[in-house]
Order: sequence, then C-alpha cells, then structure tokens
Amino acid sequence: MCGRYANTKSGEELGRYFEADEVDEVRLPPSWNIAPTQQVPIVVDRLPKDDPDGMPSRLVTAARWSLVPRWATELASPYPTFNARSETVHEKSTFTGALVRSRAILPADGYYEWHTVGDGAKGTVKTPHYIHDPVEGELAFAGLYSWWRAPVAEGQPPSPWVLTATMLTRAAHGPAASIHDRAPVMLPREVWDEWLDPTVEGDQDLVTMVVHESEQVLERLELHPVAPLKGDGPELIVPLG
DNA sequence: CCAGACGTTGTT
DNA sequence: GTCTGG
DNA sequence: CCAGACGTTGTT
DNA sequence: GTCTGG
Repeated sequence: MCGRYANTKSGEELGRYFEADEVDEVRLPPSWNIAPTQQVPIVVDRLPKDDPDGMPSRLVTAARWSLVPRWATELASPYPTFNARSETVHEKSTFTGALVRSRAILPADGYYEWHTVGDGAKGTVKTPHYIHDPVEGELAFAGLYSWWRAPVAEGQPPSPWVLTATMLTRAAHGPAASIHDRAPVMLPREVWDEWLDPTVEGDQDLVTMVVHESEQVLERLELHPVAPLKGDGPELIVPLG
C-alpha cells in the first residue's frame, strides 16, 4: 500500500537525482502529506515526437495521483486507482494500456503506513509510521501514467489533457513488514532505465523483475512512529515521543 | 456473442 | 457509520 | 490513505 | 479500449 507520502524536492533537484534531460515547469510545493488526487512529480522517458526511432529523453513533470484510463468519461473514478497491485496489474483493463508503454517513477522522500492494533472494532488504534531509505535519501516508486481528457460534444472546443499516474504495490518485505502487509514497489537505480524505456513492452515478466529487485530497497528501509497526519509540514515526519 | 465493468486496502 | 475530498 | 463532513429552508 | 461473466 501507499496512500500518503512526502516529497520536498524541487523539479530541478529531482532532475539531477534521476538523471533527467528536461524538467517541466511544475509548481509542486514541498509536501509531507501528499494524498491521492493531488499533483505529484513523476519521471518519464519519452521518444522524440517526430522520430520514434530516436533516443528517448528523460523528463520530470507533474501528474494527478490516481490513474484515469483514456476511455474513462469522468476524471473522478468511482473506484480507487492510486495503487495498482503488481500481482494483477497486467490483467486490469484500467492499467494494461499504461503497463505496456507508459511506465513512470514517482519520486518520494518517504511514505507513511498505519500500524493497526485491534480488530477493527471499538478500541482499534492506528499509528502512522514514516518509512524512508537512509542510504539513498530518496525513493523511486514504480509507477504508470496515462493521459486523459474529458469528452466534449461535437463542435465544442476540446478539453485539456490531464496527466494521471499510479504506483505499483507488492507484498511487504523487510522492516516495514512488521507493521503492514503491503508496500509500494521501489526501484533500485540499476532498473530505472529498463522500467522507464518506452521501447520495452511492459508485461508481467517486467513487473516480476522489478518486484524482485525492489527487495534490496525494502531490506534497508527505516521506520519510526509519527504523530497523526494533520495539516502539512516537516513536523509530520518527526519521530513520536 | 454482448453487456457491463473497469479497484485497493483492510477487515471479517 | 459511511461517504468523499485531498 | 486518512480526516472531516455528514442538511434544509429561509432570512440576512 | 479491453476484459469477463453470463
């Protein structure tokens, strides 16, 4: 799972870290409390417009967190699409198109998971934990993106395109597994290129590969409890106590 | 074949 | 309790 | 994912 | 658009 995370880096900083060739002018204020449907930074590789055989270039841009497939008629989905299960992403019509050739990285400083104690009934306590990579200081969530625009009546001016994105999830592993059974798929540097390559047709084998590679990241994560996530600011990731 | 859905997490 | 906006 | 709202009529 | 349950 991952339904809340932090990103405080500018587009320029992300461009340097992810070895991007271009950075779109994106207004993304630092946030320690990013929620689904908000704008988030994403990293994509795209082919030159007029030369599909040319070299891809790497771009940092912004997308709405919750993937909307091209055929959807509304921006707001009646079902959640901010996560995509790695186990089934290849067979879900909402995600299949994006898996084939629209893969992305969603950068993060760290993310949150809630440790639930109790049976869900009265007395259940949920404690948020902040989870991050002390080695790299940055996480690269494996994501997918999709362009969408609202349909319009014949003869009307077209609606603007909206870039949307989601991130893959997997069974938890490593330290974070002690508090929760799902985790985002996080990419080590050595698989960024293959995951982002738009000339590689994404399939379940590719997903299986990155899920496997994500274990080295999961194994080195650190986590600590934090106060309830209200508002926004650096205080949200301060260890509780 | 068409009609209708198209999703995740967590909890039971 | 349940829905929804962020 | 959680946090916060959850409603109407009529009057100002 | 694509998948699947009937």
